[in-house]
Amino acid sequence: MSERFDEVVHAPNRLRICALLAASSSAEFAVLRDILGVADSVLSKHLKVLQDAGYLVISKPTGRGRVKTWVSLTAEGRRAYAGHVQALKALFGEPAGSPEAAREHGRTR
Amino acid sequence: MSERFDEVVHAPNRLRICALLAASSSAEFAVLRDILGVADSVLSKHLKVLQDAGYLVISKPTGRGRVKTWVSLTAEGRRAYAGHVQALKALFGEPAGSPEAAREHGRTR
DNA sequence: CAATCACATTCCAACTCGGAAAGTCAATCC
DNA sequence: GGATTGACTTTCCGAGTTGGAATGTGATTG
Repeated sequence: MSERFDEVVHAPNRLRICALLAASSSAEFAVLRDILGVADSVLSKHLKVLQDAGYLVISKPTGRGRVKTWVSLTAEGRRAYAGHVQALKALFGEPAGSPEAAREHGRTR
Repeated sequence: MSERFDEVVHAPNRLRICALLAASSSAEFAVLRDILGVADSVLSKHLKVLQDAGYLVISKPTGRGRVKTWVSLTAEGRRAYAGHVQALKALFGEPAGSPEAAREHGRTR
């Protein structure tokens, strides 16, 4: 089970992007930009990083009207994100499986 | 309830440091350095950042023998860490309260 | 065909990270 | 008691990252 801490995913804005995409399958560029509250260039660059890592695909459906950009995670991107989340939960002291055992131990072994 | 995403805490190595300290109340410099696998200078600088933020205290018990450095989170540090963890869980889609609902939805609604 | 829209790139300034080297300072050693 | 050592702390650097603004690009619209 991939439980890898992924620096590419960890960066604040990229973590938010991944979280959003993991929950909605795909989103529009402008929407993402507004939610994150960053400039076009900033979102564009983060998307490129994720894309270069093979974590997301960018599509520009060339239908009627202006070309809007849509992005969504690839299977690999979902795995990387899920793995990162697992790694973080493991860090937080959550056994990933049971909702139990997350209580304050207070004492170290 | 503070559910703040904290950049100071978010940095990979600092997040690890906080997680360790949150679970063990206090740790020795050398131990932390070995667990993180970084150079003395690197740990020293991260601790300083956390200290400057008021998140941890550094004590050098001047008893018998060499002076060893011990660090531990302050109440504020614990709050910041806990708050950050909550912010992340909220991002991941966990209601923060119930241990439920943390199951893979797989499908988006 | 000149605007405009929706991004993508480039250009920058400001950080941040990490390791190596040098600096501190108290505790030992000779 | 001055040299040495241990345990960090600072400083010095080189390499990257981040974000916004300016600029570029290609398709569309007036």
